[in-house]
Amino acid sequence: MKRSTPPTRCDNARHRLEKVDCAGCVIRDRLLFAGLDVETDRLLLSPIAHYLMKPGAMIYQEGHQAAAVYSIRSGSVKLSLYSSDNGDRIVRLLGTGSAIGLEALLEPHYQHSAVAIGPTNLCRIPTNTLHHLGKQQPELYRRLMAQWQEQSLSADNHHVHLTQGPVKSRVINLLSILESLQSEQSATFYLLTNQDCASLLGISEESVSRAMAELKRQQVLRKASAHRWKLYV
Amino acid sequence: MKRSTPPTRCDNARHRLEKVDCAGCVIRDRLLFAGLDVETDRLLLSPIAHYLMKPGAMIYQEGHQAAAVYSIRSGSVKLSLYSSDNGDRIVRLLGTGSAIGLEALLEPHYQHSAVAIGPTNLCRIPTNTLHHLGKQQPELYRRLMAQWQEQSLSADNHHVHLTQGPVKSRVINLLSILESLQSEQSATFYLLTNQDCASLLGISEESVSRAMAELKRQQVLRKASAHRWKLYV
DNA sequence: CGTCCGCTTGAATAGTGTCAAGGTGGGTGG
DNA sequence: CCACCCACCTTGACACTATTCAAGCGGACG
Repeated sequence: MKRSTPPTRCDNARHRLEKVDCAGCVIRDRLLFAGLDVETDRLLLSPIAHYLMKPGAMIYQEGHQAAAVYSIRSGSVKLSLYSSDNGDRIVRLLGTGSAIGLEALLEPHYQHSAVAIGPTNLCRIPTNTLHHLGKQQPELYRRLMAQWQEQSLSADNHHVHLTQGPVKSRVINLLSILESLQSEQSATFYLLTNQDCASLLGISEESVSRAMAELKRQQVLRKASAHRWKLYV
Repeated sequence: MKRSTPPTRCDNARHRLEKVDCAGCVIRDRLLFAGLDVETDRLLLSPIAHYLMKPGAMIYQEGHQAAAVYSIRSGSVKLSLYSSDNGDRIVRLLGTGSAIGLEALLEPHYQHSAVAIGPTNLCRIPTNTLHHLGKQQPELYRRLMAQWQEQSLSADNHHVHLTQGPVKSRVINLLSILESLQSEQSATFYLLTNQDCASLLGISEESVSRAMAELKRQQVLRKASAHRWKLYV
């Protein structure tokens, strides 16, 4: 079954900010350029754009031309893979500090679709810029490899905690992952749709709903504000 | 539950071959050094050892000092992650052409345990060698990144096909993955233990046994030789 | 104000997990 | 060389969990 509603188009939900100041970025030490000599590379960095994505906004789409890597300044993102039998299936969740779309450095097309979960703040870095920077500062390659490494490991950990055991514990594990990815505003977080949870956990949508319902009844999961939830261990 | 039998110790089951000739390697174009100027680097490459691992032999262990990357010349390898609640859980399967233990380039300890599934033929490449080579031939970095990229994607695909749907189809998907990883000798392959399959698929060992039994009854899975099996779609 | 999408809930059913009891084969030590 | 042992696999019966199908609800948005 295909997803009935396509995710919001990029253009509708992305908002470009005019002021970009990588050197002064608050979380620079967690991002791709951490520790690199950015000051001397203002010209190179100028093509970097800074976007605010609304929840549900698509960042890039599987199979489309890949000309940029994105670095998440805040918020969280889901990566999904299309398979003919199942439609889109979420394969990874990423948060602040992660770089997404790294395949743009190696291949012509994106291999996942990336969609913002909550409001998400990110930088778009054209691959050209990265290639140039890389020639001047090979340390960048190490950082890129570290990104892949870190993401593989977190994917493995998700696999371990989300794909085994009874539904209820999988759902709790998923919620704590969401909490940790978005841990900026007092541990509140945006939820995925039940459909998305089901796809991640490999279970049915109704089972997710039932598990969530029980967690709410037990007050383990409570609404913190309009779209934000909080977990009480 | 902890695995009761520790995997065979390295020393018992690994056999070092004396003759190493990377330049003449039959599958050089699928391995890490493909296309690199290896001829002029004989000195650098000399520390590369070549091993034959018996089925079940441990290649490296999670948490141990990481001083080398391994490149799989033939055979297949399982990577597992330890978690306190479950003991070892398999998170990835890799075959000919893949490089394992890449984390050695970035971190002091291995993050997985790696165990040979069938007889496995591999090269051990000290990280020093890679770092030196990398300085001279930055193309190597691209290859390394491509390895990570490729492995992430295959991990994602495994996740999609092994963690959803009824047990029987998951088992079949797992078998075809094993088949494709070891596709050298007329599409026959070594099986994982039921325990390992169960851990990969997130189901119980008995369910694996039952599914396998049915596949054998239906002649979808047949024994080809002592330890080798073959799949008849 | 109405429609649509996603969420919730129920009841019946099929699928899995669990527990328990044997079977099998390879490896070890007497 | 044989017998034992241990790990691994198999099978059955049963309880229980999760899926499925179906109906109704609620909020978001035009």
